[in-house]
Amino acid sequence: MQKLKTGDQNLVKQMNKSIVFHTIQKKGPISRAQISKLTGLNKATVSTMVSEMIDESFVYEIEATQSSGGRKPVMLYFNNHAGYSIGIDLGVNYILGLLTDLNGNIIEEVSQDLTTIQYGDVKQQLYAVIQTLINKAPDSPYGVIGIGIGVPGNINHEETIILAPNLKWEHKDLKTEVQNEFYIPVKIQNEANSGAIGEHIYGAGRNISNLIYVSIGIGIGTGIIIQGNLYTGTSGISGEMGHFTIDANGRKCRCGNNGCWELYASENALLEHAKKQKVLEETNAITLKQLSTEAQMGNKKVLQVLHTLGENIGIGLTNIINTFNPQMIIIGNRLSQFSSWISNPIHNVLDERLSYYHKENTDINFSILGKHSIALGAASISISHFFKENKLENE
Amino acid sequence: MQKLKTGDQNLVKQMNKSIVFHTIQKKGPISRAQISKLTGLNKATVSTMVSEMIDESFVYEIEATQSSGGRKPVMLYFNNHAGYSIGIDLGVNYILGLLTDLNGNIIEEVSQDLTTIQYGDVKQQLYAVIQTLINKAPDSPYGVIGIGIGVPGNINHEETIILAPNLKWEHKDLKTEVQNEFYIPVKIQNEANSGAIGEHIYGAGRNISNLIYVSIGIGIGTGIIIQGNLYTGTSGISGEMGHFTIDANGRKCRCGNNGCWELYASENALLEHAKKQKVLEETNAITLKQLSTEAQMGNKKVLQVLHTLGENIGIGLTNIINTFNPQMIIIGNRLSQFSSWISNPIHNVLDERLSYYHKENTDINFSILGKHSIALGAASISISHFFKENKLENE
DNA sequence: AATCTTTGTTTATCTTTTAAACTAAGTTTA
DNA sequence: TAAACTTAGTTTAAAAGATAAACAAAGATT
Repeated sequence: MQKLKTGDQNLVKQMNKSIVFHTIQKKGPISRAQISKLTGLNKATVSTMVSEMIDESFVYEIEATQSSGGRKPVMLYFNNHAGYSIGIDLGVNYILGLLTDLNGNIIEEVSQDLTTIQYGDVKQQLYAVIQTLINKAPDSPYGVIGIGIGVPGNINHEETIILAPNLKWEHKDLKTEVQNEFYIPVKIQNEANSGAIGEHIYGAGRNISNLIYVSIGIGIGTGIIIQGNLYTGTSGISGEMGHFTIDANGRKCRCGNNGCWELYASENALLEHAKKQKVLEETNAITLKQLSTEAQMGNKKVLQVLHTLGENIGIGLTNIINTFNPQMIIIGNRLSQFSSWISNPIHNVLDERLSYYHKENTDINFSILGKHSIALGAASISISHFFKENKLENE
Repeated sequence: MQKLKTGDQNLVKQMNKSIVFHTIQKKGPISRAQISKLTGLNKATVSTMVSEMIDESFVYEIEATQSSGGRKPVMLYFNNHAGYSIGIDLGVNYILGLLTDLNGNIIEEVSQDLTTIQYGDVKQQLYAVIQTLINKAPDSPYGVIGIGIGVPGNINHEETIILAPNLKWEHKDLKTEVQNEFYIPVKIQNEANSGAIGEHIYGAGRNISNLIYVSIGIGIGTGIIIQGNLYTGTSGISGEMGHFTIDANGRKCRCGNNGCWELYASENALLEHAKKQKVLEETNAITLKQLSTEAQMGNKKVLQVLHTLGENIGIGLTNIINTFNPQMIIIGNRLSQFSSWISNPIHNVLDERLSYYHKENTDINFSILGKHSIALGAASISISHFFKENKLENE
């Protein structure tokens, strides 16, 4: 039996304070009276919580300009400049860093190419990016409240990098190292999971409690949001859906399995297929950029290759929908730029393969945060951690 | 923003009472003092809760026979005979009904063949089974506290049967009908989900918070337990993993998809394959029972067919593990009887296809409740509902 | 000017948890 | 065998927090 958390007055207060806080954050500007009506909490309770949060700089008030037939309400605002968060998208050949306010608005953006994947070198570049962002953070009551990092690899529950195949890293405790460098709380999460959270909090999946984020880049990673929470599995490595078999007799994947989905529906798959089909004159080095340009110009062979890609993506999405019955699927990362050409084949495959109920009830969307989804997700993990520490959010 | 539940004294009390109750249920016989030490709740708090539960007949006390150097403790016992639950496994050609105590111990078992799938007729037989079980229930403070029914079909969140393909039922509100007949709370759940809960509460998956139950019968259904709770998806129809594609170019399934897992790894698949391979003299009507007998006698062809079945099951399990990173997978329903012949091929496939971390950390088990898992799961859903109503369990 | 409305605070009450004191009932020690 | 020690469980007083009701503040309406 797991040790269950007992209840006391403290817990009650934290729950209610968190409710009042989120109401102000999401519905503000709003008056104390409105919060009381909306949440069912007593006016006195709301007043107590609010004055605490004003003392803590999380909330400020501005008198309303007009009344509705009685005393003018005092409007409450979430102070999204009480502190700032840093979100890092650590890619295989780039680092993208964002400084955001507590609402996830981007204040500064720093981007660098990575010329090496050597751990020590990457770490130094990472430190430089973080230091730049810290220097740009405006003065605020809480300063830089955390650093979130999205990494393309498997992260366990202790936030150690177990394996990042494309970076060739194994067992790196980056969290502790960065923390010791800057003395700011660090959160590390898998790239697809970060993207999922980014889209869930700020993007296409706001207010959607069951969603699957499908990151289609060099490979395919997925982030699972269930009942509003990230699901990371027993040891932190769920969501390896890029490696489910869609062709039991297909060719060997580097993961050990055969006929993995990402062999048919990823950036690598697209480029290989394009090369094989000789879609361009010089077949030696095709890039995504070239394919995008050619597609826009109506290159038939390129369109055909993209069509096939879309169909293959659709096959995998069918599996995801049958498994999770999610409210929404969000396709992100680099291949989402081809949305206008792959959307139709995806939907055709789904129409053909899904049962009636699933067809009706699943939204297929493309990322709306684009290249920022991972870094924003990472930043938001840190913000959420900060709020929990300050008892404004529950576990 | 979803309306969040506010906290008050009532909530705190319910949380703590539930903790004390579960401690007695799982660790009993146990004294008040021990509960206090174990849970961290004050002795006075524990005493208050306990005397309430004694008044409510959920707990009784017996003085201990010996002390440990001081006043003798009074030992507290969960009164598993405070009421009884009914669990029904409504199959395609049978009804299995169980009467259990509040600990899931089977008190009575009733089993009937179904000769028709006509809704009205099945309902009458179901009523007869339930009435028999009600009549056999011993006298108790709460009587029969609920009826749980596991059905082979899609159930939505309102517990309406949306579609039960093998029974050819659509949109049946069986819950309300049974409730109006017996005036006892009724809970309806999908067959695989019931099985998952059964194994999670009473079977191979006790104390395992992330597990996938794979019901391999005529088709394949799955039940998903995540963070200790059943996950049923946005509209209640998650877990259709029998219909994920393992061969994109495979043959058409009745669900509309191509190359579904259950076309290769279910009872139907096994029987067809056996027929094709002519494993028996008379090829016309092979049964599971015959295959079992022949396998025991060492029939090479049968063993080969079972070997292939195991491999195909393994392919699907690889997908499940890559997706969920569960702590345990439990294989149940009729095909689990072949465990001794399919276990090795399953493990071989997993060893070959899974990455190192998943191999190390995922337990593959066969159902230990056997033919009772669905009915026991259904009974336990009702028990859990009853406890929630009585504030002994949290939502 | 009097009355009505709406907002927000103050006050007294209620519930529940907790620490500390206390009673109960045993064992160990001198 | 009596005194000291242990352990179990109850009683009591205090503290925290939510709430309803009364109240004060500040506007609109009649």
